[in-house]
Amino acid sequence: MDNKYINLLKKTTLFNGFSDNEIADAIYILNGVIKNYQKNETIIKYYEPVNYLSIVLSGSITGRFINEMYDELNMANMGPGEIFGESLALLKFESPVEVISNTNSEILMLDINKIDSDSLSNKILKNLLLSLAKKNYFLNNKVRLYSQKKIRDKVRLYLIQKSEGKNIVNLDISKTDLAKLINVDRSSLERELSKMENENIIKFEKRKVILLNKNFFYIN
Amino acid sequence: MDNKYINLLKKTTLFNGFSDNEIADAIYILNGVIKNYQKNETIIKYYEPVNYLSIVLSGSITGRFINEMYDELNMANMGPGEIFGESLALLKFESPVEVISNTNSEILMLDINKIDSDSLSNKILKNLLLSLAKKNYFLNNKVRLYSQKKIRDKVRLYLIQKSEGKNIVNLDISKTDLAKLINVDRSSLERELSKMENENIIKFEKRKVILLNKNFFYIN
DNA sequence: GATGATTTGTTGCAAATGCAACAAATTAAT
DNA sequence: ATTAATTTGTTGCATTTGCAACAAATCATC
Repeated sequence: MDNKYINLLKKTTLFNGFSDNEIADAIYILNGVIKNYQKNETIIKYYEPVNYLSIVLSGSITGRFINEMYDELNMANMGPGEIFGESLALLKFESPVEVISNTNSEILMLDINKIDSDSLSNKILKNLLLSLAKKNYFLNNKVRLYSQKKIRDKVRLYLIQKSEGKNIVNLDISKTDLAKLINVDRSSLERELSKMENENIIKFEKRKVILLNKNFFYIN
Repeated sequence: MDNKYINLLKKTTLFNGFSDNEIADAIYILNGVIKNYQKNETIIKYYEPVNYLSIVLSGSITGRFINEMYDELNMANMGPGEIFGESLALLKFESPVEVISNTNSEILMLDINKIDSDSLSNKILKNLLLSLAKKNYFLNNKVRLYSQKKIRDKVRLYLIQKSEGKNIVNLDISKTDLAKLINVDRSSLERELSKMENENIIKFEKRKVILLNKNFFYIN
């Protein structure tokens, strides 16, 4: 295992609180392997069994459902330090999502089922549990977001979730991607955002959104 | 801790593979307490910190979001043996959902943060991890279901998920509840189901659905 | 700085859905 | 067996959204 990524790995939820040696040991125990992927290459295929917990070391990846109609629906983009595939690897299930490399990327793959009952394993378990709990929380938020029927309500909830009480939200992504993220048609989103600007609820400055109507966003 | 529920607990994901003594020990380590709730009583309040992993011993509960408009949206019903609150307890987060007792119920509450590094704790961790992984899988399915834009597609996906390849699906729930579950207006659901019956895609017999058009459901 | 690719903004139109209201049917409770 | 409560089925109408198409603006690359 290359030393190059130790500092990155220290920041992951999986190896939070680990020393350099513990990380090296953990990777050894879990049969760690680094794989390289090209831009647009498939990392996990739809319906294929998932055997490894994966950590993005460099580049970025996208997990997406392909529903029966072959609409593509973006789920989540992940970058360096982020973890995926752990649930499916634990359950030994087939993948309901397809994972694709957005850029050239390096992925560390760990055989999570090699976890035993020594103290290092126990430490890994605890971190993994926290990581899964966070993902669970994220998914719950996603369900909540998707459960909104109107675009305006989705936008509101998304902005509230991102704002953390502040009245400026940096979207980080294009409106095109925002539309995918909240699962609505782009032009319909633009239409609704225009309306909301006209009604002085929000104001766009490039990719920043200023929340003007505090009432609407339940601020204070 | 009463002996009455040992057999139920053995069947839970949390205590899978545990002996009677191990369960008793685990409950002791985790400061287990049984609480009784009345019908319609709130078990976890919206926005309140969650401190315990909870297991339904008797009765049933519902977890639901209350969105800003106070539409109620049913999330999941849980009965004896099912576990909830574990993610939030681990993360020490406030609850984004409200959990209510549907009937009179008994709930076992465990302080999950008492988990240490002894071998019993290790066993609990592993089971908890699997349990969370399953929940994750469930949530992913939910997101997938909600991401369908048309009622017909939601119905299709829901029936595919429930059918497990068979061509008869027992809904178990009323259409009213189905509408809540897939997050659409009831009358709109009825309208769409009627259309689907007219087009010989499905046929209702009480709460059973017969999948007539195999093509539509990707059977074989 | 020119060229190509991507994103943004807008609009007309059709389709899908929510909402409201009500009657009929079914189920549960006394 | 009667009454009350819940579920089902249906419909008209307004609203919302998706879809398609296109021009303008912005960004990226050479």
